[in-house]
Amino acid sequence: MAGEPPLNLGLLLFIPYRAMESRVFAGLAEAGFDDFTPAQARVFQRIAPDGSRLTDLAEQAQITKQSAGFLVDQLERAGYVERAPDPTDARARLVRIAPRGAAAIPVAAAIVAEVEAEWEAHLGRPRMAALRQHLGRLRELTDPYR
Amino acid sequence: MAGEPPLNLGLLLFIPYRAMESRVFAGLAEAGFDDFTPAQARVFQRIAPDGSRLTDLAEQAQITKQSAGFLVDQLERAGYVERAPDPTDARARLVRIAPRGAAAIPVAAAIVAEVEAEWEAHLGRPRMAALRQHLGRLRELTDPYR
DNA sequence: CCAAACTAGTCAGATACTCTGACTGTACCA
DNA sequence: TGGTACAGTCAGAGTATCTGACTAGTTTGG
Repeated sequence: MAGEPPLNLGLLLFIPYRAMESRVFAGLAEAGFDDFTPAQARVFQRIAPDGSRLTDLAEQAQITKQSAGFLVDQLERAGYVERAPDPTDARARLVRIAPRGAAAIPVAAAIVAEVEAEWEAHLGRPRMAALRQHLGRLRELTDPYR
Repeated sequence: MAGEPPLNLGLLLFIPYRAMESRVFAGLAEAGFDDFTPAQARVFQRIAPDGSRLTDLAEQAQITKQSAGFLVDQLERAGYVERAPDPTDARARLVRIAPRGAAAIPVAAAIVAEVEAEWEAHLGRPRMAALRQHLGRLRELTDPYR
């Protein structure tokens, strides 16, 4: 009668996150984008439209700049990103999305939309909207990068 | 005027998850539980009260049983878990929480409660309850293990 | 205008994590 | 009782991550 024990909220967040990531990763692989890893994708998805500095990517992904550099090297070799000098600072280089990376984005977006549609069908539209809204507000507390 | 772009729901889930994990990890380290890693903790928190089989832990954490064995070995060496034969199946052994692991649990729970209280103060009680409820329902779709 | 302090990124080396494949031993089933 | 399935381990390899030390460009305070 007590129903489910109130599962740790962290785990409650993690489970659907993991489900989403797995679906997107599998779908991209199926579409031919199978030459990158989840760790690389976690950096890739944080690249700003007009390019990001390595240090910023590292900060946002909460890894060291060395790790970020390692992952960006691989993304670069696979053709997903390219590096260009930052015109405003000769020390820095901008990591930008390369053609192969740009091609992957709509594929990923479509899978995200599909998963979100399934979730919305299960929860109902208003609850899904509430979920998204509350998570967005939580970001004010938990995301130092915006 | 357009406000924030609607951030990828996966990332929206990941950001608070990561925040929660970091807080708990840091708090445990401060309390003297500094001899384990996040990867070990992700396995540890899935151990059932009466013990779990290695294969089940691996499945729930979505890693191979070899990886799970590797992490449990370390948790065992650090005194967080112990292994006992499974009386119902001589092939299997039950991974159980050892005294040091049991001591860490209330500390972790207190930090989780603290973070949840902060989140609730920010969102308001009804929204926090809705968030928890919707995430719980999402689990029906995204968690094969319950 | 220049020396000190700071910042962007890389190099080198170590450790942690995860995987695939092959194997042992036990359980279950027809 | 023989075959198949399952629990777990062993061995080896690749991936991801870190700390510390370094180079080079930028900013700042006198």
